[in-house]
Amino acid sequence: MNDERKQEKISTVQSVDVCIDVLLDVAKNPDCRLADIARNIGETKPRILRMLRTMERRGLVRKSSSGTYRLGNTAIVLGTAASTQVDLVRIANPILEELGQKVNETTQLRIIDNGESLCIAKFEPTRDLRVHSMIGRRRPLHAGSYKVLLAYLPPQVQAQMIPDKLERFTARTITTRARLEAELKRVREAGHCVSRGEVSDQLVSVSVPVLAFDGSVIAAVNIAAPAFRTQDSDIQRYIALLKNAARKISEGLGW
Amino acid sequence: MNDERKQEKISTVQSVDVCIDVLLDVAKNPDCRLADIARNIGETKPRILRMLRTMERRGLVRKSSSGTYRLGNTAIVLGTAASTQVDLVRIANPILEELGQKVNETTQLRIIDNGESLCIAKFEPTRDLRVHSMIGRRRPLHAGSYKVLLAYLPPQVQAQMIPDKLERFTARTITTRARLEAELKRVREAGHCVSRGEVSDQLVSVSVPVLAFDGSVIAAVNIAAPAFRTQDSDIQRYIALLKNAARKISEGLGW
DNA sequence: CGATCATGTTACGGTCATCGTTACATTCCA
DNA sequence: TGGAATGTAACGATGACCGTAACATGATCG
Repeated sequence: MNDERKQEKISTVQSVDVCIDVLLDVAKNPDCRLADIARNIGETKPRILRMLRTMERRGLVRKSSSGTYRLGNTAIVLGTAASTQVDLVRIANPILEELGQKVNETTQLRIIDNGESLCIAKFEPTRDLRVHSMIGRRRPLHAGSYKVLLAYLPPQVQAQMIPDKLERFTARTITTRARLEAELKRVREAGHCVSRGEVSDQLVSVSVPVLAFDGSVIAAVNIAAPAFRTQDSDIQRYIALLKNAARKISEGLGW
Repeated sequence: MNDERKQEKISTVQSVDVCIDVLLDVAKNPDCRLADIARNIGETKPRILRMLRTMERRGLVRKSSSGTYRLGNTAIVLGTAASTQVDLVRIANPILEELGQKVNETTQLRIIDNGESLCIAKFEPTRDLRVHSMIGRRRPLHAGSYKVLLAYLPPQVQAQMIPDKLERFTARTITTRARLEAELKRVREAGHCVSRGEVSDQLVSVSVPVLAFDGSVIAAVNIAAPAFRTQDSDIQRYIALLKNAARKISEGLGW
């Protein structure tokens, strides 16, 4: 039935796989109904019903009286435990906060996940106008300063990570492979990446790589700010602060 | 084989159930090994291996190079999404923080889950000596101020929620049913509960119920502080502030 | 106000995914 | 160096799980 869920050689558990699909779908679409979920992931309703019931019993999801589903308390508990168990996040959090307080702008930690950049930690300052950020939000790798994540990859890996069609977000988005590769080369040499309105017109974002012991990139720290209050001098300052933060994270990880 | 996992009537998915067991076990025991997990939940190693591999592929767990398992990035993403989807937690968080800032002590939100009290939200002040708190931590219902959660239950539900043997933690722990029921009556009449060293000798904890639209108790807010700096006058102040916070949470939930 | 659709749910029998067994390779201690 | 633990692979038997079909309920139409 589900034809495209190829498992190659190593054996896994199909039901668990579908169950994760369900969980992620509920996470993405709060207050979704059984039929929506079944449609979204292409399974039958009885199957999804059984899964939801199993998860509801364990508090992973909650069913409202109107029949819609949300994540439940157990998911909160799991997530909290996870933030203390994932070294990268545990180490980065206080550093992101300190950095964000200092510049009074939003800071993020992003990794490559499934060909996209994924936000796994963040800090937002308490000022009225600030860049909104959300853990779990995904962005393409070719646009914005997160492209530092690409810049240090081995050439062939990098090549296969870049899709043929580069989606355009603004007039400044890089949409050809050639220009992207040239930009990546520049980023690699500079050790940082500045994006001015590549993803969203009024936003500036500055990223710096977090290096593993072997020099490979495991994450990117970045500062995101509204363009109107971000001068070139600010950007220079941000770069220096980001490099410092990235170094601290690397050290915190024991390297 | 697993004889005691009775499903009554409604049908669920056994593999998913075991998978949740695995997840919770990894959450509780970071850096556990395959054999530990299999032993803890009483399943065979190959089965657990298949589950872990499935979850690892999806980022729910991570396997370290030394072969130990931890929760992974996807768990963080799920948990973050859950905190925004569970109304109670979303509403309570800023209120807990405001309250905690004001009294400069630790605040918590607890619910009844599986016959225990479960912390699902918290705030800790930034002072050197403070009560430590952790989301996901469970405590028995009979000791400490969390017993407000019991106080408003229908008598027969309350009765079956109280175990026959009440574990003793300190000299002040209530360990007989009769005394506990008398105390619960008093709590119900007062509308709050103060625990002085019932769970831990040097701690004072004050709890107040969060009421649903129908007057039933859905959670408890509490302030926990070291006994030496908590005078009777502080406690009176805490009670008033907690009642205010509890009311705000109830209202925030739309009641 | 029926008709039509979409929903959630139950029942059930067939089948294939899943499971445990067995076996093996590796690592870790003693 | 051996014995015990580990993680992993292969495989065949079986029963858990799946999909189909059918139904109840409630919307949303005309």
